[in-house]
Amino acid sequence: MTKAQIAEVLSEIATLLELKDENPFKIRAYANAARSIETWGGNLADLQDEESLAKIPGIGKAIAAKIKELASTGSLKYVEELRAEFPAAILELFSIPGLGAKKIKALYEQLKISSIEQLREACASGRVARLPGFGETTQEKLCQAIEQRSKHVGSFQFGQIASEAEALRADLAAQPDALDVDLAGSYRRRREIVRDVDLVVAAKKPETITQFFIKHRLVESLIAQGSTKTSVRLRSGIQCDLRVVSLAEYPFALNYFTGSKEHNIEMRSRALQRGWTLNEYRLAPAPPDPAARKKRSTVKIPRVRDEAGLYRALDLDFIPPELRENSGEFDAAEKHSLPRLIERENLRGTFHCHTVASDGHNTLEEMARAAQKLGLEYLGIAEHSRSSVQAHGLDKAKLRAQVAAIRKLNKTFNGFRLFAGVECDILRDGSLDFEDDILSELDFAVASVHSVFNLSEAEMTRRITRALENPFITILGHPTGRLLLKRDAYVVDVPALLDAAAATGTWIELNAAAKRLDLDWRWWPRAKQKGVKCVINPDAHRTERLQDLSLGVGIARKGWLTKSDVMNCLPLGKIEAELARKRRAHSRC
DNA sequence: GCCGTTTTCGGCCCGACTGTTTTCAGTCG
Repeated sequence: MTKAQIAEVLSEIATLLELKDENPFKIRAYANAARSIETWGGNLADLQDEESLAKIPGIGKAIAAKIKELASTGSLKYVEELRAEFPAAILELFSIPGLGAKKIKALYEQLKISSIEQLREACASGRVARLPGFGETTQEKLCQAIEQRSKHVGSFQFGQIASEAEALRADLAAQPDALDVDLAGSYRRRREIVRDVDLVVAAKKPETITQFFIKHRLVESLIAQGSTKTSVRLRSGIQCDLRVVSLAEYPFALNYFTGSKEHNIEMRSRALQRGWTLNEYRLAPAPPDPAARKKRSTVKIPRVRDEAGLYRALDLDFIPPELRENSGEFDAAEKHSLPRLIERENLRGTFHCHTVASDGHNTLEEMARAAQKLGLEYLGIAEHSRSSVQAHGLDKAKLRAQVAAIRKLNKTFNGFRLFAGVECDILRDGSLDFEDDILSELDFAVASVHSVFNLSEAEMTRRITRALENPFITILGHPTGRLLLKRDAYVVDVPALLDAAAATGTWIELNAAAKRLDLDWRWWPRAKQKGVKCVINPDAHRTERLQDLSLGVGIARKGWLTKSDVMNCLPLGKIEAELARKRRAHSRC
């Protein structure tokens, strides 16, 4: 049993105790212990020794004994007994926004509701509104929440399924019969939300590839199987389509299945202009059009060996998949003015990461080590500020202590640097959670909205622009606050934010966390036009999540950004100068 | 259930918001 699994059991105990209306402090003790175990640096063997266990903060005698039982036997009598008191599906009700333990308990005890489906039925029949403490509005909101949920069934965040998709690609590529393999579809275009995974394989013997595919460990069930197309459901729940074609057909199939649909329509129309038809297998001479007055001028069909060759045939530069949304890429490709898009290797460092000091799971040292391992030259630490109590926001004293720790640690590095910052809450009125005196002691500051999301557009815009006027704010964090498939962005005038960022020299974050990818790629061409600089930050709460930088790079590419548009492509020496310059330039205002 | 102590009990994070109430409970971040 891993540390994470043990932590999960402790969290489940906390939830079940909540349902039992237990002492809130006891509940919190289990929740704290779960977090404590997860962030604890020791190894699993020590978890079987109660004495060393109790030395971990947040873990006393009682919980130590339970962890020991879990670690040594793999199960825990206490949690089994708690689980037996409720139907298993009841825990899924916690995923409905607006429902907490108290309401779930009332629904269960008074209406015998213990699943989302039962809740939907009870709302539809009006029984929920008649319950004490509930009402028509609550019932209506629950209905909407359930509907919203079902609307998203079948949609996935890119980051949720990326490792599964890449594993499949790699395993197929390793097959001796596979001549070429790639992921296509919205995944290849790096859309933030994908509904399926498309794989295109070139092979001489399609049946061996198909057989390997349907027996793959990540495949949960078979949906359909034919000679060139096979559909399965993967373990994550997403549908995955495999298409096997010949080597000659491969570039056409890859292009066709990458899309977008709008991009494909333009491709086919360009082919028609040249007297050809384009489909997923080939370019062919267009059949004569009886309606056309004069015969189309036909040009000899060039030989196409790869995707770049297909674009060349249509007098276009190669269009990177991320740009294939028919939003200006054809014009640029024709005029040879497509940008040279940013690549992951261009990133030299990053900002906005958390450690155990607030709600992160790793120490400063661990985060620094992980960043160096990824080849980064610098890492900015930005813990939550005091108002974000739920995220263990730091007060002034704790922040100053962390700054001191960072300065000390920096002396031990060679060619690497930690930057001391903060993720400072933007309060309701646009004032900041920290005064200038402490902000001025830091290397940088991220300003973010974490509360009061329902202001009017004008109020929210004013609130954020006011924060950007502070010269010590370097970066606007996750500018629209959206959580993909979960929470919409708050209403805010993004162009006005871009103007404010341009005027104050504030960098706009492209938050690379899988659930955010905020600011959205659709805004970046406009930001670039206004001269606003981007900074790609993982908002990592644990070392592994530094990897999310590549998700951010995908979105930056989709937003037509180059390495000169992204501040953290600057090497250490230059970024230090830029951080200092931002403050100097605007302190004079 | 944990922790610290003026040490074996008493305190433990809190403000905003919403909807259901008619002064507050529940949820969220």
